[in-house]
Amino acid sequence: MRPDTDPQIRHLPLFRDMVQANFTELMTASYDQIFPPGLEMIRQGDPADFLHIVMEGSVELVGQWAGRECTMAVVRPVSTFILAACIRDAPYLMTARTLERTRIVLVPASDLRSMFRRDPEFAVAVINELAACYRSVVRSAKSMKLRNSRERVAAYLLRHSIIAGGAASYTLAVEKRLLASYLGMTPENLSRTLKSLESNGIKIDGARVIITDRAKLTALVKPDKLIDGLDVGSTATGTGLIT
Amino acid sequence: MRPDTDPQIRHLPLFRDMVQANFTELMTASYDQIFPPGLEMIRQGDPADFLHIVMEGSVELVGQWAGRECTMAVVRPVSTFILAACIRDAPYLMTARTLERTRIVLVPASDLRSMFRRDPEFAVAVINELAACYRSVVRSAKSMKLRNSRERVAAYLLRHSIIAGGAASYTLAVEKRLLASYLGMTPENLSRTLKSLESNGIKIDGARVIITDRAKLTALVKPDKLIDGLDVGSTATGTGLIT
DNA sequence: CGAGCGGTTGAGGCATGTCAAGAGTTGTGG
DNA sequence: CCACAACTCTTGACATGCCTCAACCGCTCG
Repeated sequence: MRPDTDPQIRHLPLFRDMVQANFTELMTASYDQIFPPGLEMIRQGDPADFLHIVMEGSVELVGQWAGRECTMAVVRPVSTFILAACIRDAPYLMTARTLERTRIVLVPASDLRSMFRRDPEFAVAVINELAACYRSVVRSAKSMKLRNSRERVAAYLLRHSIIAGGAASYTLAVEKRLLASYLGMTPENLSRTLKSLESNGIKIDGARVIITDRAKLTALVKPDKLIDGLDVGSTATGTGLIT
Repeated sequence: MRPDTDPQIRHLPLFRDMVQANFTELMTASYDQIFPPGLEMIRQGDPADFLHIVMEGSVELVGQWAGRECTMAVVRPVSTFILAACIRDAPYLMTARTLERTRIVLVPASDLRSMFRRDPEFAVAVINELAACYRSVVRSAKSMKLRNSRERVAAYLLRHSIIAGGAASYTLAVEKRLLASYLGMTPENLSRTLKSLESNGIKIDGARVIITDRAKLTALVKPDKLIDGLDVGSTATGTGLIT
């Protein structure tokens, strides 16, 4: 494990409050690995052997069925993913694939499970993390069922402008192809939708997003804390609604 | 609290392992209430004051946005719902509405939060419950994004035939109107889809479902543990993917 | 340089939603 | 006990959202 790795992990909400000796024990049992871009590091259905912590790079989580697949989330540093599978000692529900060269710390699931039985503060942190993850996915499910694709795209763009500090202009962090899959539509349809949104106060130039009329865009999106909000104190992690 | 209530709650995975005195304390602080049918007992956005445990009847959880709404889950006895909101002391993400006369035990969220800090076994149970809930919603999200409406309907019908003990014939537990909303489609579309599924080995007569060719139906559904499966040991609860 | 890939655009088709009407059922009040 | 209202479910006609297929552009990278 690199010397600079520990502190970054230690200050995550998930590990922040546990006893130092216990944290050290977990880290000692862990592995620090680097994966090349495009590598499938986890296949859905595999047994959950390790909690993954993204240190550098980014990871795509995809769901697969009947030869189809869709992006469920993108995880960025520093955050964890697939906590729930580790806890339940159950198969991963999603496939994980690096989007770029990515450094990951792997914490053995068995150590994790024994640890939250021994360290009450860690148990509470796990509870909070899981509750936050759960709520994020519920929000995501609401968005999918209550909004049409046009509204989802608009909501995504507005939300990320806010994340970018309310900037009137920012750059998309993911390929449009991937974004389309995440939003539950085809790349062609996303492309057309983006163009048509110019009449709703937002313009796209390549990967550049320019908000030309925030009020008009907001009127279309109708932002709602119960869909677009983030639980304070969550890693935003694991849920991966980071995309 | 009715004398027969305690044991039913006590044997839920969530409460099974905690210290008896602590369980009694939680129950003592709780309320036992009966609600008439069609009552909106929780409005989304309200502060999460109580963990709800359905003892009799059934409760619909719906998401709402911009005047639209859709059914996210139906909760049946004996199980809990809205655990995550209570834990995070955050607003409910869904509205809860009784489908019939329903008896509910209300556990104050504050007592819940202090309890899992004091009772390690309870903390572990909460962790397991939340992890199971989280996985259920992820499965649900995968189903929504990877399957079209026809496949979702077929999967639902096959799954519930299995839940009914592999019976070739069973009765729908919910109104078709509600089922349509749950599956993310309109009632009209569900009606047509059900009829068209006759060529795929399943026949519907009112609320009666008759599987005429299980192999053909299974071929369409392509059941997948990572979408249709249930985590063993979960209450199936809270997630409410019981619908 | 050329192959491969992401993105865009257009044409056309299927899936799904919308609107409207009517049958059957349930619940309620006179 | 009946009549009516309200509701679910179904069916048809129609509109539209979204996908599929295909072609093309531009960029990147071997």
